[in-house]
Amino acid sequence: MIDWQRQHGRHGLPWQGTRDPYRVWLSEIMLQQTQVTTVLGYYARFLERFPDVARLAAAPEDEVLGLWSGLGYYSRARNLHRCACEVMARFGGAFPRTAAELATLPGIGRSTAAAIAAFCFGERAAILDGNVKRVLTRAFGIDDDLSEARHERALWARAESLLPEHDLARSMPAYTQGLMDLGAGICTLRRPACTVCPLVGDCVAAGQGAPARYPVKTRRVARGQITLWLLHAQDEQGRVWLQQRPDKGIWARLFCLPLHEGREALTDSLPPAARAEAIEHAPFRHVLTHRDLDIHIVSARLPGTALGDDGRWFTPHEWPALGLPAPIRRFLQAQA
DNA sequence: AAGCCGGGGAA
DNA sequence: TTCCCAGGCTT
Repeated sequence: MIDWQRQHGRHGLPWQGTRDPYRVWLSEIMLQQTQVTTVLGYYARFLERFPDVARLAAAPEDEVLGLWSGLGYYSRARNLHRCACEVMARFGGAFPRTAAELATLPGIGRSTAAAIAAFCFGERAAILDGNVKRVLTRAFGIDDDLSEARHERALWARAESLLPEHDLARSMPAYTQGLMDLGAGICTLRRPACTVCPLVGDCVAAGQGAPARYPVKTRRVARGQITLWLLHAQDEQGRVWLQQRPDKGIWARLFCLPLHEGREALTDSLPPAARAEAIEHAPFRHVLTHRDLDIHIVSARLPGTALGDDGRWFTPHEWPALGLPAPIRRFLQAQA
């Protein structure tokens, strides 16, 4: 695995070629449930604005959410900021150097802690992400249902048992990166490239000629659907009213158009004059992993007085910097 | 142990 | 359409 990574693995990604835990940590958080190509642009913008953990900790959370806007799973951004603050307060601005200590920080779980510790400090710690689960279940022909916790635990134990034992400062980064590269580029979900895989001779799944059988996961969550009614209020100066979402639930603490239960609730919130001239846009669907959002937006012209106490009017110059859900940002951009 | 959390790429 | 991606937190 190590030799293969050095010869055939990825080496040019922006978060490689450094052992700066800040840069590695930032990449690991962004890459949670998010593909490399999606992360690249965000990572560059983020690093430019926040070159080190002190600058990130000193920033207001709203600005962090603004730069995260569109990347999804916004609890990552809130935890990222909290984590930066804790690194400053608890560790004097230097990330702790063990996986166990890293895992005490918000947003850093077992796998992410191991990745940072392995890449930056050569610690003998195992990652177990989607890529690694696929590689290991195929290589060893493990067809246990990974939606059962005991099987997941067993896979962790397997991952631990495979770690390099020598020259850890050099071997752990290459080994860990090799697992990721293999899963991302060779041992892919569909149509894995077994002919060029360094493990093919030892791979149970390849021997069976059915690598796509693995991993086995039975638990599936039925996707729900909800309908959202959003008020696109503009004042005479072309400002738009945005308010912050509550602390819990979807889009927590992001800025959003005022949300209503239905068309009636929305129009009832308008003064009669604005109600008559309101424009209802064609609804559009925003698809998340576990939910379809059918989004209805009503535009209305209102006087520039406050619509509530948890938001305010934002100029077209101001709102692009806010943390906004992707479909709301797209809508506002389309209006401009 | 189970549910929840966004968005996008790929097939 | 469907699946899942360098997962973690809350209940």
